[in-house]
Amino acid sequence: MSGGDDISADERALIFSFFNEIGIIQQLSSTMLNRRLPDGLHVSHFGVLNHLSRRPNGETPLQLASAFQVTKGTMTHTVNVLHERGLIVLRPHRTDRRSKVVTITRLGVDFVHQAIASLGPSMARLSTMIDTERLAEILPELETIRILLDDNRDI
Amino acid sequence: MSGGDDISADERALIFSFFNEIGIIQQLSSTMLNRRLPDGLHVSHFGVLNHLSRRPNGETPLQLASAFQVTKGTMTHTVNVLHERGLIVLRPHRTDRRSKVVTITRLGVDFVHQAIASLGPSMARLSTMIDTERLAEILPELETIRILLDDNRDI
DNA sequence: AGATTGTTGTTTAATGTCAAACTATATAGT
DNA sequence: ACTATATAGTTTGACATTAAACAACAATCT
Repeated sequence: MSGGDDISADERALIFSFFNEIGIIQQLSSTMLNRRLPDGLHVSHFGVLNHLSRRPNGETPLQLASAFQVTKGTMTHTVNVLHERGLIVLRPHRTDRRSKVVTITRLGVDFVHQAIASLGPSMARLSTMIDTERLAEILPELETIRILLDDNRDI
Repeated sequence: MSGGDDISADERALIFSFFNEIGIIQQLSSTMLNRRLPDGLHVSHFGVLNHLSRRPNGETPLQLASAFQVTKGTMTHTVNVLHERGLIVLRPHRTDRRSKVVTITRLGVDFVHQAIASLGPSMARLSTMIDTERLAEILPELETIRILLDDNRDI
Protein backbone atom coordinates (compact mmCIF):
# COMPACT_ATOMS: atom_id res chain seq x y z
CA MET A 1 0.00 0.00 0.00
CA SER A 2 3.00 2.27 -0.41
CA GLY A 3 1.47 3.64 -3.61
CA GLY A 4 3.23 4.57 -6.81
CA ASP A 5 1.88 1.78 -8.97
CA ASP A 6 -0.94 3.72 -10.52
CA ILE A 7 -0.46 3.73 -14.25
CA SER A 8 -2.97 3.78 -17.04
CA ALA A 9 -3.48 0.71 -19.19
CA ASP A 10 -2.55 2.83 -22.17
CA GLU A 11 0.76 3.79 -20.70
CA ARG A 12 1.49 0.22 -19.72
CA ALA A 13 0.65 -0.98 -23.20
CA LEU A 14 2.89 1.70 -24.63
CA ILE A 15 5.85 0.61 -22.54
CA PHE A 16 5.21 -3.06 -23.30
CA SER A 17 5.00 -2.30 -27.00
CA PHE A 18 8.22 -0.36 -26.84
CA PHE A 19 10.13 -3.17 -25.18
CA ASN A 20 8.52 -5.64 -27.53
CA GLU A 21 9.70 -3.73 -30.59
CA ILE A 22 13.14 -3.41 -29.08
CA GLY A 23 13.26 -7.15 -28.50
CA ILE A 24 12.17 -8.01 -32.02
CA ILE A 25 14.57 -5.57 -33.63
CA GLN A 26 17.36 -6.96 -31.51
CA GLN A 27 16.51 -10.50 -32.54
CA LEU A 28 16.24 -9.67 -36.22
CA SER A 29 19.38 -7.56 -36.30
CA SER A 30 21.57 -9.92 -34.33
CA THR A 31 20.40 -12.91 -36.35
CA MET A 32 21.19 -10.98 -39.51
CA LEU A 33 24.58 -9.89 -38.26
CA ASN A 34 25.45 -13.33 -36.93
CA ARG A 35 24.79 -14.85 -40.33
CA ARG A 36 27.03 -12.32 -42.02
CA LEU A 37 29.91 -12.38 -39.56
CA PRO A 38 32.98 -14.33 -40.73
CA ASP A 39 34.18 -17.56 -39.21
CA GLY A 40 31.19 -18.25 -37.01
CA LEU A 41 31.84 -15.34 -34.70
CA HIS A 42 28.92 -13.85 -32.84
CA VAL A 43 27.77 -10.25 -32.63
CA SER A 44 28.87 -10.13 -29.00
CA HIS A 45 32.40 -11.05 -30.08
CA PHE A 46 32.44 -8.49 -32.83
CA GLY A 47 31.08 -5.85 -30.49
CA VAL A 48 33.89 -6.37 -28.00
CA LEU A 49 36.55 -6.38 -30.69
CA ASN A 50 35.15 -3.25 -32.29
CA HIS A 51 35.09 -1.61 -28.89
CA LEU A 52 38.68 -2.60 -28.18
CA SER A 53 39.87 -1.40 -31.56
CA ARG A 54 39.10 2.12 -30.38
CA ARG A 55 40.95 1.65 -27.09
CA PRO A 56 44.66 1.08 -27.59
CA ASN A 57 45.29 0.84 -23.84
CA GLY A 58 42.80 -1.97 -23.49
CA GLU A 59 40.11 -2.43 -20.89
CA THR A 60 39.45 -4.74 -18.01
CA PRO A 61 36.90 -7.53 -18.41
CA LEU A 62 34.66 -5.73 -15.95
CA GLN A 63 34.76 -2.54 -17.97
CA LEU A 64 33.79 -4.55 -21.02
CA ALA A 65 30.97 -6.27 -19.16
CA SER A 66 29.72 -2.89 -18.04
CA ALA A 67 29.97 -1.39 -21.52
CA PHE A 68 27.86 -4.16 -23.02
CA GLN A 69 25.67 -4.72 -19.99
CA VAL A 70 26.35 -8.41 -19.62
CA THR A 71 27.35 -10.28 -16.49
CA LYS A 72 30.94 -10.88 -15.51
CA GLY A 73 30.52 -14.56 -16.26
CA THR A 74 29.36 -13.81 -19.76
CA MET A 75 32.34 -11.58 -20.37
CA THR A 76 34.69 -14.27 -19.05
CA HIS A 77 33.25 -16.58 -21.68
CA THR A 78 33.42 -14.02 -24.48
CA VAL A 79 36.99 -13.09 -23.61
CA ASN A 80 37.98 -16.76 -23.56
CA VAL A 81 36.60 -17.29 -27.05
CA LEU A 82 38.40 -14.25 -28.39
CA HIS A 83 41.59 -15.31 -26.65
CA GLU A 84 41.49 -18.85 -28.01
CA ARG A 85 41.29 -17.37 -31.49
CA GLY A 86 44.20 -15.07 -30.88
CA LEU A 87 42.14 -11.95 -31.41
CA ILE A 88 42.96 -10.44 -28.02
CA VAL A 89 45.73 -10.55 -25.44
CA LEU A 90 45.19 -10.90 -21.71
CA ARG A 91 47.70 -9.27 -19.40
CA PRO A 92 47.79 -8.83 -15.64
CA HIS A 93 46.78 -5.42 -14.39
CA ARG A 94 49.66 -3.21 -13.38
CA THR A 95 48.44 -2.24 -9.97
CA ASP A 96 45.48 -4.46 -9.17
CA ARG A 97 46.44 -8.09 -9.01
CA ARG A 98 42.83 -9.23 -9.07
CA SER A 99 42.31 -7.70 -12.43
CA LYS A 100 43.37 -8.17 -16.03
CA VAL A 101 43.72 -5.98 -19.08
CA VAL A 102 42.34 -7.03 -22.44
CA THR A 103 44.05 -5.70 -25.53
CA ILE A 104 43.24 -6.34 -29.16
CA THR A 105 45.87 -8.02 -31.34
CA ARG A 106 46.88 -7.32 -34.91
CA LEU A 107 44.80 -10.34 -35.88
CA GLY A 108 41.88 -8.88 -33.98
CA VAL A 109 42.13 -5.57 -35.79
CA ASP A 110 42.27 -7.40 -39.09
CA PHE A 111 39.20 -9.35 -38.08
CA VAL A 112 37.29 -6.18 -37.30
CA HIS A 113 38.13 -4.77 -40.71
CA GLN A 114 37.17 -8.02 -42.37
CA ALA A 115 33.92 -8.13 -40.44
CA ILE A 116 33.06 -4.57 -41.37
CA ALA A 117 33.78 -5.42 -44.99
CA SER A 118 31.49 -8.46 -44.71
CA LEU A 119 28.74 -6.33 -43.27
CA GLY A 120 29.28 -3.52 -45.72
CA PRO A 121 26.77 -4.55 -48.38
CA SER A 122 24.07 -5.27 -45.81
CA MET A 123 24.70 -1.97 -44.10
CA ALA A 124 24.58 -0.20 -47.44
CA ARG A 125 21.26 -1.75 -48.31
CA LEU A 126 19.92 -0.93 -44.88
CA SER A 127 21.06 2.66 -45.16
CA THR A 128 19.18 3.05 -48.41
CA MET A 129 15.98 1.71 -46.87
CA ILE A 130 16.15 3.28 -43.45
CA ASP A 131 15.87 7.00 -43.12
CA THR A 132 19.20 7.51 -41.44
CA GLU A 133 18.31 11.06 -40.50
CA ARG A 134 15.39 9.72 -38.51
CA LEU A 135 17.74 7.16 -37.03
CA ALA A 136 20.05 9.91 -35.91
CA GLU A 137 17.10 11.67 -34.34
CA ILE A 138 15.90 8.77 -32.25
CA LEU A 139 19.36 7.57 -31.25
CA PRO A 140 19.66 10.16 -28.46
CA GLU A 141 16.26 9.09 -27.15
CA LEU A 142 17.43 5.51 -27.02
CA GLU A 143 20.59 6.58 -25.24
CA THR A 144 18.51 8.43 -22.68
CA ILE A 145 16.38 5.39 -22.05
CA ARG A 146 19.40 3.13 -21.90
CA ILE A 147 21.10 5.33 -19.33
CA LEU A 148 17.89 5.55 -17.36
CA LEU A 149 17.48 1.79 -17.29
CA ASP A 150 21.14 1.40 -16.43
CA ASP A 151 20.86 3.76 -13.50
CA ASN A 152 17.78 2.01 -12.20
CA ARG A 153 18.81 -1.57 -12.47
CA ASP A 154 17.22 -2.36 -9.11
CA ILE A 155 13.82 -1.09 -10.10
CA MET B 1 32.48 -5.65 -57.68
CA SER B 2 28.75 -5.46 -58.14
CA GLY B 3 28.69 -2.18 -56.22
CA GLY B 4 26.19 -1.00 -53.68
CA ASP B 5 28.45 -1.24 -50.69
CA ASP B 6 29.52 2.37 -50.65
CA ILE B 7 28.57 3.83 -47.33
CA SER B 8 30.21 6.50 -45.28
CA ALA B 9 31.96 5.60 -42.08
CA ASP B 10 29.62 7.99 -40.32
CA GLU B 11 26.56 6.20 -41.55
CA ARG B 12 28.02 2.85 -40.64
CA ALA B 13 28.87 4.08 -37.17
CA LEU B 14 25.36 5.42 -36.83
CA ILE B 15 23.79 2.10 -37.71
CA PHE B 16 26.17 0.21 -35.45
CA SER B 17 25.40 2.57 -32.61
CA PHE B 18 21.72 2.14 -33.17
CA PHE B 19 21.88 -1.64 -33.04
CA ASN B 20 24.20 -1.42 -30.08
CA GLU B 21 21.75 0.73 -28.12
CA ILE B 22 18.93 -1.60 -29.08
CA GLY B 23 20.92 -4.57 -27.84
CA ILE B 24 21.78 -2.97 -24.52
CA ILE B 25 18.24 -1.76 -23.89
CA GLN B 26 16.95 -5.22 -24.69
CA GLN B 27 19.40 -6.79 -22.30
CA LEU B 28 18.66 -4.34 -19.48
CA SER B 29 14.91 -4.49 -19.93
CA SER B 30 14.62 -8.25 -20.25
CA THR B 31 16.91 -8.77 -17.26
CA MET B 32 14.73 -6.39 -15.29
CA LEU B 33 11.51 -8.03 -16.42
CA ASN B 34 12.83 -11.54 -15.86
CA ARG B 35 13.69 -10.69 -12.27
CA ARG B 36 10.21 -9.33 -11.65
CA LEU B 37 8.22 -12.06 -13.40
CA PRO B 38 6.56 -14.58 -11.08
CA ASP B 39 7.51 -18.22 -10.80
CA GLY B 40 10.69 -18.08 -12.81
CA LEU B 41 8.93 -17.42 -16.09
CA HIS B 42 10.86 -15.66 -18.81
CA VAL B 43 9.93 -12.58 -20.81
CA SER B 44 9.48 -14.74 -23.88
CA HIS B 45 6.86 -16.79 -22.04
CA PHE B 46 5.06 -13.73 -20.77
CA GLY B 47 5.12 -12.20 -24.23
CA VAL B 48 3.41 -15.19 -25.78
CA LEU B 49 0.82 -15.39 -23.03
CA ASN B 50 0.09 -11.68 -23.23
CA HIS B 51 -0.26 -12.03 -26.98
CA LEU B 52 -2.63 -14.97 -26.64
CA SER B 53 -4.73 -13.21 -24.03
CA ARG B 54 -5.82 -10.83 -26.78
CA ARG B 55 -6.64 -13.64 -29.21
CA PRO B 56 -9.52 -15.80 -27.98
CA ASN B 57 -9.38 -17.99 -31.06
CA GLY B 58 -5.77 -18.84 -30.46
CA GLU B 59 -2.92 -18.93 -32.93
CA THR B 60 -0.73 -21.56 -34.50
CA PRO B 61 2.82 -22.00 -33.26
CA LEU B 62 4.06 -20.65 -36.56
CA GLN B 63 2.01 -17.50 -36.21
CA LEU B 64 3.48 -17.03 -32.76
CA ALA B 65 7.00 -17.63 -34.04
CA SER B 66 6.37 -15.05 -36.72
CA ALA B 67 4.90 -12.54 -34.28
CA PHE B 68 7.93 -12.70 -32.02
CA GLN B 69 10.47 -13.34 -34.75
CA VAL B 70 11.92 -16.50 -33.33
CA THR B 71 12.49 -19.79 -35.11
CA LYS B 72 9.95 -22.58 -35.17
CA GLY B 73 12.18 -24.66 -32.93
CA THR B 74 12.34 -21.91 -30.35
CA MET B 75 8.57 -21.59 -30.35
CA THR B 76 8.20 -25.34 -29.94
CA HIS B 77 10.29 -25.03 -26.81
CA THR B 78 8.40 -22.01 -25.47
CA VAL B 79 5.04 -23.65 -26.15
CA ASN B 80 6.19 -26.80 -24.37
CA VAL B 81 7.13 -24.86 -21.26
CA LEU B 82 3.80 -23.04 -21.21
CA HIS B 83 1.96 -26.29 -21.81
CA GLU B 84 3.74 -28.14 -19.01
CA ARG B 85 2.64 -25.40 -16.66
CA GLY B 86 -0.95 -25.59 -17.83
CA LEU B 87 -0.95 -22.02 -19.08
CA ILE B 88 -1.98 -22.92 -22.62
CA VAL B 89 -3.89 -25.64 -24.45
CA LEU B 90 -2.75 -27.31 -27.66
CA ARG B 91 -5.40 -28.53 -30.06
CA PRO B 92 -5.18 -29.98 -33.55
CA HIS B 93 -5.95 -27.59 -36.35
CA ARG B 94 -9.43 -27.99 -37.85
CA THR B 95 -8.45 -28.26 -41.47
CA ASP B 96 -4.67 -28.63 -41.58
CA ARG B 97 -3.50 -31.81 -39.93
CA ARG B 98 0.10 -30.65 -39.88
CA SER B 99 -0.80 -27.74 -37.69
CA LYS B 100 -1.90 -27.00 -34.15
CA VAL B 101 -3.78 -24.23 -32.41
CA VAL B 102 -2.52 -22.71 -29.19
CA THR B 103 -5.08 -21.24 -26.80
CA ILE B 104 -4.57 -19.62 -23.44
CA THR B 105 -6.16 -21.25 -20.39
CA ARG B 106 -7.89 -19.67 -17.43
CA LEU B 107 -4.69 -20.26 -15.50
CA GLY B 108 -2.77 -18.53 -18.27
CA VAL B 109 -5.01 -15.48 -18.13
CA ASP B 110 -4.61 -15.37 -14.38
CA PHE B 111 -0.88 -15.57 -14.80
CA VAL B 112 -0.87 -12.63 -17.20
CA HIS B 113 -2.82 -10.54 -14.75
CA GLN B 114 -0.53 -11.56 -11.93
CA ALA B 115 2.53 -10.76 -14.00
CA ILE B 116 1.18 -7.36 -14.96
CA ALA B 117 0.49 -6.69 -11.30
CA SER B 118 4.05 -7.74 -10.45
CA LEU B 119 5.43 -5.42 -13.07
CA GLY B 120 3.10 -2.58 -12.12
CA PRO B 121 5.36 -0.74 -9.69
CA SER B 122 8.37 -0.99 -12.00
CA MET B 123 6.31 0.22 -14.93
CA ALA B 124 4.99 3.07 -12.85
CA ARG B 125 8.45 4.17 -11.84
CA LEU B 126 9.63 3.88 -15.42
CA SER B 127 6.71 5.93 -16.68
CA THR B 128 7.61 8.71 -14.27
CA MET B 129 11.19 8.76 -15.48
CA ILE B 130 10.70 8.20 -19.18
CA ASP B 131 8.98 10.82 -21.22
CA THR B 132 6.18 8.61 -22.46
CA GLU B 133 5.17 11.14 -25.07
CA ARG B 134 8.62 10.85 -26.58
CA LEU B 135 8.25 7.10 -26.34
CA ALA B 136 5.03 7.27 -28.29
CA GLU B 137 6.78 9.36 -30.91
CA ILE B 138 9.64 6.99 -31.54
CA LEU B 139 7.54 3.83 -31.37
CA PRO B 140 6.33 4.19 -34.97
CA GLU B 141 9.92 4.65 -36.10
CA LEU B 142 10.89 1.44 -34.38
CA GLU B 143 7.95 -0.32 -35.99
CA THR B 144 9.07 0.91 -39.38
CA ILE B 145 12.56 -0.40 -38.82
CA ARG B 146 11.26 -3.69 -37.47
CA ILE B 147 9.06 -4.21 -40.49
CA LEU B 148 11.89 -3.25 -42.78
CA LEU B 149 14.25 -5.73 -41.15
CA ASP B 150 11.53 -8.35 -41.21
CA ASP B 151 10.94 -7.88 -44.92
CA ASN B 152 14.64 -8.07 -45.65
CA ARG B 153 15.65 -11.04 -43.61
CA ASP B 154 17.87 -12.30 -46.43
CA ILE B 155 19.85 -9.12 -46.66
C1' DA C 1 48.27 -5.23 12.38
C1' DG C 2 43.96 -7.89 12.06
C1' DA C 3 39.30 -8.53 10.83
C1' DT C 4 35.57 -7.23 7.96
C1' DT C 5 33.71 -5.96 3.87
C1' DG C 6 34.00 -5.10 -1.09
C1' DT C 7 35.60 -6.13 -5.75
C1' DT C 8 37.49 -8.90 -9.78
C1' DG C 9 37.32 -12.71 -12.27
C1' DT C 10 36.02 -17.87 -12.66
C1' DT C 11 33.08 -21.76 -12.41
C1' DT C 12 28.77 -24.39 -12.48
C1' DA C 13 24.10 -25.60 -13.74
C1' DA C 14 20.10 -24.25 -16.07
C1' DT C 15 17.86 -22.19 -19.89
C1' DG C 16 16.76 -19.63 -24.20
C1' DT C 17 17.95 -19.47 -28.89
C1' DC C 18 19.57 -20.82 -33.42
C1' DA C 19 20.66 -23.58 -37.58
C1' DA C 20 20.02 -27.70 -39.76
C1' DA C 21 18.17 -32.21 -40.38
C1' DC C 22 13.95 -34.69 -39.97
C1' DT C 23 8.76 -36.31 -40.12
C1' DA C 24 4.25 -35.69 -41.61
C1' DT C 25 0.94 -33.44 -44.24
C1' DA C 26 -0.41 -30.23 -48.06
C1' DT C 27 -0.09 -28.24 -52.53
C1' DA C 28 1.28 -27.96 -57.36
C1' DG C 29 2.73 -29.80 -61.77
C1' DT C 30 2.45 -33.24 -65.07
C1' DA D 1 -3.29 -40.42 -59.95
C1' DC D 2 1.82 -39.53 -59.26
C1' DT D 3 5.57 -37.08 -58.46
C1' DA D 4 7.81 -33.13 -56.77
C1' DT D 5 7.93 -29.28 -54.00
C1' DA D 6 6.44 -26.61 -50.06
C1' DT D 7 4.95 -26.05 -45.32
C1' DA D 8 4.05 -27.12 -39.97
C1' DG D 9 6.08 -28.76 -36.28
C1' DT D 10 9.87 -31.56 -33.83
C1' DT D 11 14.43 -32.89 -32.70
C1' DT D 12 19.37 -32.45 -32.21
C1' DG D 13 23.68 -30.22 -31.23
C1' DA D 14 25.94 -26.10 -30.30
C1' DC D 15 26.36 -21.82 -27.99
C1' DA D 16 25.38 -17.36 -25.55
C1' DT D 17 23.63 -15.86 -21.43
C1' DT D 18 22.15 -15.77 -16.63
C1' DA D 19 22.19 -16.34 -11.55
C1' DA D 20 24.61 -17.96 -7.82
C1' DA D 21 28.48 -19.76 -5.42
C1' DC D 22 33.33 -19.40 -5.24
C1' DA D 23 38.56 -17.83 -4.91
C1' DA D 24 41.80 -14.28 -4.75
C1' DC D 25 43.02 -9.82 -3.85
C1' DA D 26 41.91 -4.88 -2.23
C1' DA D 27 40.14 -1.48 0.76
C1' DT D 28 38.32 -0.08 5.10
C1' DC D 29 37.69 0.12 10.01
C1' DT D 30 38.92 -0.34 14.61
